Amino acid sequence: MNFDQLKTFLWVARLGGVRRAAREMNLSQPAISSRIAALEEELGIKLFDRQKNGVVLTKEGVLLRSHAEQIERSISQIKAELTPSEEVKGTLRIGVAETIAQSWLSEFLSALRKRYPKLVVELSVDVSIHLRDQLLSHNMDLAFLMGPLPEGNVENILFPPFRLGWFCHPSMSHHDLGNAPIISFSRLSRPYQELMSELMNRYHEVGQVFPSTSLSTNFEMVASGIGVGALPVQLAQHFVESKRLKMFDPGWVPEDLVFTASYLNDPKDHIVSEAAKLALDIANEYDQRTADL
Amino acid sequence: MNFDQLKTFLWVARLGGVRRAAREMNLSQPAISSRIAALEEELGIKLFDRQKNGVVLTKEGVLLRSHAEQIERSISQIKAELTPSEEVKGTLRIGVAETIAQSWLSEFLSALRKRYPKLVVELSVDVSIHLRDQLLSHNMDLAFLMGPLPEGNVENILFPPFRLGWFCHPSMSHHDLGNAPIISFSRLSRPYQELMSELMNRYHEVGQVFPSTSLSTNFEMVASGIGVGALPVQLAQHFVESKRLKMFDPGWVPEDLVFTASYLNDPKDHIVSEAAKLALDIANEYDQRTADL
DNA sequence: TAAAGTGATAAAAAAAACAGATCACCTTGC
DNA sequence: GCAAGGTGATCTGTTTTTTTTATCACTTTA
Repeated sequence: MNFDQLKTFLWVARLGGVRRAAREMNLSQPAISSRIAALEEELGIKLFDRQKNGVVLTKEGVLLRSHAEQIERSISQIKAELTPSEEVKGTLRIGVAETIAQSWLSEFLSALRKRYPKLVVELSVDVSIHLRDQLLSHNMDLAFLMGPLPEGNVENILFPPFRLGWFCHPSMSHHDLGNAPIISFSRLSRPYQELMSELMNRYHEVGQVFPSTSLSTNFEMVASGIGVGALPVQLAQHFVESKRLKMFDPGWVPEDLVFTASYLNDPKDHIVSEAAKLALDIANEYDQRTADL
Repeated sequence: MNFDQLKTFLWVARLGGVRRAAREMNLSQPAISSRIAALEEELGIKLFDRQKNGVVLTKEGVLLRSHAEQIERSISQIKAELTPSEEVKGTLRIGVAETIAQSWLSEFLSALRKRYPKLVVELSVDVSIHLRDQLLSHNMDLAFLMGPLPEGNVENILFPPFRLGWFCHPSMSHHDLGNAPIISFSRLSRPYQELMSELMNRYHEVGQVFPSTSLSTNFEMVASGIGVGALPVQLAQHFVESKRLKMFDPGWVPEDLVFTASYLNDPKDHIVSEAAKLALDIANEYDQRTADL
């Protein structure tokens, strides 16, 4: 019996299939089969019932699962306690929503690199819905997205919220504002949904709305006078300072944007939760610094 | 990190040396070195300080030791809970004192074989002092010897005691008894020591004493009229029945012989303590059956 | 009924682990 | 003082283990 076998056993149990575990662990399916077979051989019992559509734990398998998870926790704790952070190796796959990417992400990455110099970071910037999918399908270890995710096996750490404000080109008159198209977040995002329903409630019609998946494009479009938009005030700051945007108040702004650090809390490494905590520190710092905007 | 590495780490820590651990684990010294090196490499810390005369744990090593022992216990528990006893494989090295060998050993072995059919048993019969050495040097897993062993890391389970009685050839007269040589246990045994000191106390001299390491030889010598001897009454039973021995009472008999099942309680398998428990059952049964002799 | 899913299996290839020989160093015994 | 026996580290070739590739037999889904 070795740790690879137990880890494999746990993944097969969790995902309910040999091939699924193989994909998760980046191994071939026969490798997984063989590890499970060796484990069953050594213990002299069947751990899984093979069914047409995957496998399910036998009652002995259920018993083993709790022990194996205990051992997995022990090992994870050993690494957390004993490995000095400068020596932590491996890859951390982080997904980031664009608002985060444009606010404190770079600070976070350098803090992370400072603490874990040997850690390889795989970064992807995408809309929250895609980040969620990637996270739940185990293709991502940690995501900074509009949360929290309600799934039971997901740990959510709330960041300080981003306030939204309406912005337009500095030369726009009050009359212009009423007729201007609205530049918005992606159709997939929560603020877009909220915006649409609010407009329907208030005016029983919506004018032109241009959704875009790219936050920076939104800023550029608003700054070039194409339309108006509800954007995070912290990020608008330097546009306002350079007189490329001005803020206005139509009497209503969408809700604050709430972002979370979200990660699966089933197996995985201690490093993920540590990175999330670090991100919270950085985000709090950023929030303090920009609190008076 | 794998279990072999942790197990190796524990043995090196326990024995305080790479070569010692290699002997214990039946592996070459480079194999041990390489496992430790891999573990230190993975964790990014030194686990041992290499000294002129072996190795000692660093403070990180001490930390790892407790975790590793926890994991070792978990694995041992898994095997105990999950492996059906008919499937238990491996080798159990048992050492037995001769008195046990001639009383209930065969019953024990068949009961053991019935419960663990695939278990290989390595048996050696020797005097208790040698059994103790073998046990403490990890060359034996379980010993039935004159105990208990006072060492802190030894578990002792007491068997019902063997009563001793004086036996001689049936034709011997009272006068013969006084002058007859005394057939005794091995010089290395506790009863021999006791016998000698008692004789000195009572008669301020000792006659001829023939110690022998072989209990059955003792019986044969007494039965052939060479001398008299204090022997376990249970074992003398069928000699008495066949009129080859008779019991007599000189007014004093040595203390009961107390045997124990003794085993190291540091690492090793759950199977050892199970076998010891089984032996106790068998010994109790034997004691009941021979209680009225 | 074709396409994509499931796990098992055999043979070949890749990777890991191992033993043997040797080195440098230290302690012990004569 | 010096040989004998102890310590761990390291290099090299071999053995053993593990993994992949290519299948098969079967089931579910479209």
